[in-house]
Amino acid sequence: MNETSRAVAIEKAMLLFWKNGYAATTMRDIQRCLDMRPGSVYSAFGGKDELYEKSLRLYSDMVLTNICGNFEVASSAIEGLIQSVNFIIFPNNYRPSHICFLVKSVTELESASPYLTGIALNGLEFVRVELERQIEQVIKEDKNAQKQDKTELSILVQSQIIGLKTMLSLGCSEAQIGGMVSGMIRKIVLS
Amino acid sequence: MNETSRAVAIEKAMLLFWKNGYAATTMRDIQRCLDMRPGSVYSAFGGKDELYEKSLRLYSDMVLTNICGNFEVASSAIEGLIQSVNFIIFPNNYRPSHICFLVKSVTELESASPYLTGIALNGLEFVRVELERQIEQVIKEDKNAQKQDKTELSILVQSQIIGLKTMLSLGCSEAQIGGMVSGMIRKIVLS
DNA sequence: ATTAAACTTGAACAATCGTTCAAATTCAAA
DNA sequence: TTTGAATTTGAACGATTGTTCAAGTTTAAT
Repeated sequence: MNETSRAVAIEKAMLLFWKNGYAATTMRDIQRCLDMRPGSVYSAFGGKDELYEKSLRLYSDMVLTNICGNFEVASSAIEGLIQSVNFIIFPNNYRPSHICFLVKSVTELESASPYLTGIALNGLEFVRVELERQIEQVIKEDKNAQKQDKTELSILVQSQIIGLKTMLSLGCSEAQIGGMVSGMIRKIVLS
Repeated sequence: MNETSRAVAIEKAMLLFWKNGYAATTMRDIQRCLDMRPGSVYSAFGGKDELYEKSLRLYSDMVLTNICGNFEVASSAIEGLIQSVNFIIFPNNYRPSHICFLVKSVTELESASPYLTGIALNGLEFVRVELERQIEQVIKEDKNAQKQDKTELSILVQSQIIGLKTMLSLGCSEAQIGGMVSGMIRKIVLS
């Protein structure tokens, strides 16, 4: 197993965990999905927990890379922030659930696995810090910006993102939610 | 098993499902928690799915009863709405997770059990409709109210509630989140 | 062609899963 | 006290869980 097929395999496992959750995904599901025999999976990735951890890290890296990249090329800070939020809510690649894999992991595992929960929390905190950085830029650029604490603003934005993504799973249409994003961000960050 | 001890048993099961999730809660966990033998559980409540369904319905009824009750006794509509939201975010009774049981159920089961997911979605829609009703009252009373569609406003409020509750599980302090509730509601509903 | 290291295979393991049901027990009416 | 129905019990079922490991296969250097 070379390096690229290894990366592909971890991504497949990640999508499976993301779709079904930790407990409902069996090692046999993984084996079938990766077309690998039990022993190979264990020798390549370790057990279920280790593979889940690798899945969490892959997902975290992907999200963070994308929202940092989008912000840099925007015409203004507020537009960059809105673009970042839109990317988080509507990632262009295939996704098995509207709900963020990190949030889903914390939700499922907070009482069962402090270790895996910690890794997911870590990824979410990195995202929040990046949002705070982008909000700071908006405040510097825009005279109309809120005078509220920027950490609080970043929490408000992140929680609204998590909430709206959840609403998509609750049956709201993508069009409806998409139409609300820009206004909602401006309402929170600008006065 | 009389009627009240039956209600107590369902509540115990609900708290266990809420804490551990559907897949990670075994019927043996339930049996130990209720101090009942396997056969008794099955004859009284049916199988795992039926018991989970009863748990969802109990939770839905409890939430809805409380937010309707709180609104009626408030001094104004906006205060009643804020009180309702505060109750959802900080219910006074014991709770095994900050994350709403209905949301947690949808998150875990949306790809595994359309039936149970549907029941959870139903409960959440009832809550949203009640929030919309309360927002409608605010708009009637308050001249400063937003002219935005009240269904959209209710989605925004509900998604913010879900988000803030999730943030509590992500490590934000109750004091910090609690301090943001009133401002956030006014920001959404009032101009 | 030989060899040793590296990888892959899949049958098998003990543990646990949701669920059943005949037997034991409890209960209430006569 | 007797009787028949209702409830409770817990051993047991087949299926499935995460994981292991001896045996088989592939790989690459000599």
